[in-house]
Amino acid sequence: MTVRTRFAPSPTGYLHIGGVRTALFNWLYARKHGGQFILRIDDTDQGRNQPEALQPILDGFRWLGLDWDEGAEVGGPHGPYYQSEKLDRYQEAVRQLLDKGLAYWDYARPEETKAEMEAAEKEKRLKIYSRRWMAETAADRTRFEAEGRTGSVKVKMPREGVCKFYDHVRKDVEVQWAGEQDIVIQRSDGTVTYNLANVVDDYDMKITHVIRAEEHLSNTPRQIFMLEGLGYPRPEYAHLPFVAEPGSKNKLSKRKIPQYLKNADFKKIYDHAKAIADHIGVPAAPESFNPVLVDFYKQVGYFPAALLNYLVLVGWATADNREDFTLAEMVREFSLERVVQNPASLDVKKLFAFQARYMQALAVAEKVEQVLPFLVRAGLPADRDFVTRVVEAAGPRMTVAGDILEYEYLFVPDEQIRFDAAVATKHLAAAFKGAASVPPLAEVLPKLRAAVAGVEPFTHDTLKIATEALATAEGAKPGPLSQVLRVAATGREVGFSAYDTLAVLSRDRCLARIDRALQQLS
RNA sequence: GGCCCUAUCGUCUAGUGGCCUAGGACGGAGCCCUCUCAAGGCUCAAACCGGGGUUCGAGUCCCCGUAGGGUCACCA
Repeated sequence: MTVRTRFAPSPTGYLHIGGVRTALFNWLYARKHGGQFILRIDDTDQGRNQPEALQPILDGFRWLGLDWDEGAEVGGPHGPYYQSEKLDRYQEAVRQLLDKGLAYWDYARPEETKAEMEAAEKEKRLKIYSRRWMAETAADRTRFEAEGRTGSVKVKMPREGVCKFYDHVRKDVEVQWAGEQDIVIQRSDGTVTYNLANVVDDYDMKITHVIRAEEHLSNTPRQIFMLEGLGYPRPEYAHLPFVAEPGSKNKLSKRKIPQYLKNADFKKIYDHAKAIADHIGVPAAPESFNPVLVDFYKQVGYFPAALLNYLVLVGWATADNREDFTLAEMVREFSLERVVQNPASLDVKKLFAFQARYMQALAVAEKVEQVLPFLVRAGLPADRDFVTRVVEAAGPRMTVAGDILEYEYLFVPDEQIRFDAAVATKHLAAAFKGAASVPPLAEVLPKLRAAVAGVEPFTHDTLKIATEALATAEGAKPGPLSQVLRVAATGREVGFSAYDTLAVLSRDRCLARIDRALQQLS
């Protein structure tokens, strides 16, 4: 029997990073066993779902390279893959359950159910429905309806015995049937609820392995009850520990996003990305642009491989505790048996470290390809040769592709560079530290210009030699002196080597920029 | 509150009774390198939740606490 796994997102508009972790494990398991991965859309709750809310989720999966064999947009032999299109099918299943006496029409009003539950709560009893408004016969139904009540269908859970099942992560699980509530499977408006639809879909789509987050562990007995009632085979289960909030064990939630931003590490990663987003005009509202959402990483130039590599280690590890995996290696190594049992909190700094490794592993030409679109989006000239020189000089300084925008000052027209004489003077003072006196900037900068102007070729090494020669002649330190050059040519005091900076800029642009600084001094 | 789950450095984890003086990674600290910023090299700090058992021996098995979490919807 071929392995078939699935991931079933609700179209909420955002692809949640915890969901991706779950999807990844499903995908990995299917790929490892030569099976199929299905992407089904859980849109039973019509009110909450909007069609355009699906696209970002699909885009996210495509970006990550988690392809699906059947499901949304690609179709397949076991469709439809949208729950909203299967109402008749679900209602048929509800009828079957009703016919077998495993479900019943219930006429409790919401406030009556609520009152029962509250009473149970107060008396510290099990919260189990009394079945007081259960209609056992057609006559009961007519009578309740005459009272103006509308019926829903509830599943009639056993009130004794135990439900046993094996879980690849939890191992043997046993729960008392008596603790299981009669849940609604068909609402009074005729639509069905998640648990029913889920069971029917898993059967229709021939899902063999249900791999999902641990919060669904408690749904499992009632689903088993339904599927057995319907005569479906039982799939295998694996309940993954959930992905927790940064620095806590609470389940990660999109709603608490503003709160997560108070976490220092989270904030740091957010701020770094936001600077890039601002450059390229991506709206950076915390509700839509946030480290718990996949799109956040996509927007600023993280790599899918890095994200996936980080994610596979959230709740899973090999015996040798190895960390670097390509997707193919993950497929080879993955096993449900090595999924850990305890929740893991999201560590975005560690993710960042993975991204740094992946970026550093790229050849210059590959980095250039990654980086080009960001320059274009920022409205900067994206000349491949020039970008190559910048990327080469930047060395290991870039982590995400959007980091190229750190070097915006190399791409903008010379007139846009704002020279800061005070900062230049600071470095000048450092250059002459220990000397009898510090000559004025207006005197040193022309000398620096002259030293650098005729250098041939105009490269890191020759520029360095020229600067050092001048430093020796003037009794100054060459290092800080090069900083003066940097400030004059870029308006900034940080970046890769000052000599490389000048060389990348080329002679003409350097001299033009220094001349502008000189003008400002006089 | 009932039911269920979990418990090793700040974080992710390795560990399946002796190889543990508890290992790795991220993060942190220090030093080196150095024109700034990174990167790199070296070094350091940092954990078995508590209590009882079982055993010659327990991070590892059992029990009880404690803590955290999940779930108890006409959400998914």
